[in-house]
Amino acid sequence: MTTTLKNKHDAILAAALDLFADNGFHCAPISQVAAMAGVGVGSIYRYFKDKDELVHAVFAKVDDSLLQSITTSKDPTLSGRCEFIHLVTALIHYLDTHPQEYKFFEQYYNSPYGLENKRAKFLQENIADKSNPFLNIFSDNKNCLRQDLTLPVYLAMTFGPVSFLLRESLSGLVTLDEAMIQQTAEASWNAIKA
Amino acid sequence: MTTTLKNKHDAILAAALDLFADNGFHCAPISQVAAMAGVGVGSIYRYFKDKDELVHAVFAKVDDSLLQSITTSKDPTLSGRCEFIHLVTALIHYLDTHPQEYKFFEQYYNSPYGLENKRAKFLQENIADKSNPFLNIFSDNKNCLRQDLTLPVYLAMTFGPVSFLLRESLSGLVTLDEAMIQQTAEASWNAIKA
DNA sequence: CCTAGCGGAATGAACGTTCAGTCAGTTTCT
DNA sequence: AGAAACTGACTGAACGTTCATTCCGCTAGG
Repeated sequence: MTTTLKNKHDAILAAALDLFADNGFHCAPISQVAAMAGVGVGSIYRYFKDKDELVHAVFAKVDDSLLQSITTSKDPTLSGRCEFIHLVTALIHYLDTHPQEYKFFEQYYNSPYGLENKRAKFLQENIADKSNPFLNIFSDNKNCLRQDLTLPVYLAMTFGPVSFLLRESLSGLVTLDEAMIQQTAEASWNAIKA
Repeated sequence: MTTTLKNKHDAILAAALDLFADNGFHCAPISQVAAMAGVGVGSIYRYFKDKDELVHAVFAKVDDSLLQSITTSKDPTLSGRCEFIHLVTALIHYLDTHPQEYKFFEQYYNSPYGLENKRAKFLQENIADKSNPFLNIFSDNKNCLRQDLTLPVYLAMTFGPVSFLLRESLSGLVTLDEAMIQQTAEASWNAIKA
């Protein structure tokens, strides 16, 4: 029934997230996803046309929950600097405490799967739509930021260090504590502030 | 002859680099590598025990040429800030003009293949050996740098933005020009300077 | 009893790897 | 010197495995 159907659908997505994140797309056979989801192999093809569609569905779900988690923690009374640091630390916290999601993102964006989405996000970013809170900060605080830098540099100085640190953390090479996260966010701000 | 042998060896490495970079490890079959190298499939197994060994051999070669290209361009008379910016711009230039090498690095480090090497590099970094010129800058300019930041944060603020920008450049979302590269290097320095 | 949802064996394509045969070059024999 | 035997790098068809996808028999709810 609908409830059963929904549950299987979600079970498949959850299992796929775990296995894709841990093993990569090509080392996570559908049979394994089915086994972990407690579902027959054939059932996966009832819910998803093929493996590609499953991958994109997992991305859509994970992307959605990340965006929600980041945007809900926003506080509009803060200064630009505080808002920025708050947002960066929230992002790092979310991804560091959701390693499966982060590992999936890395896999996805570094594969042909993610290219179209990446392009779409970037175009979104250029028109500064409301779905990316960082872009609002950049445009709301133009006077606090170095004017000679272009948007790609803002993005590089913001997301580059985040991505780098999270990778090291996931590899077990670094343990992220409150201080290190705070320092990274501050350093990012120092990199782009006027 | 020896020359023939050397040439086939190199031809296989070159073909493997191209195909691994463009298609990823699992979408670059040995048969295709052999075809592009102008070599029989079986010959690859004369030079490399298996596909894994081939992957690691490609990495060793690429890693070596990157390190050489970066270190030879070093100028010890410069100030810490200039030296840092010089090194960062050299790194970006090399990787942006060697997209196959960069794409291979990304693939390699984001896969089980790269984990051990990554760990090894990181441990090397902690003992500040001479093979990584960035570490020398960090240790030679302690007084110019923010003392509250730890090494992982230095590394994140240095390599994170580089990695981010190169990815955008390779995706065709950004065209890196001299100004943008310079600005990124400067911003990285501003992030970590005292 | 029927039907929609389900499971997992079956299928075929693609892959990494192997191995028996080929052949150019070298050595040995007459 | 010429022929015969040998050597080993080289090849690609063949093998076994793994995977995504299909398909048909089964089950449970109505």
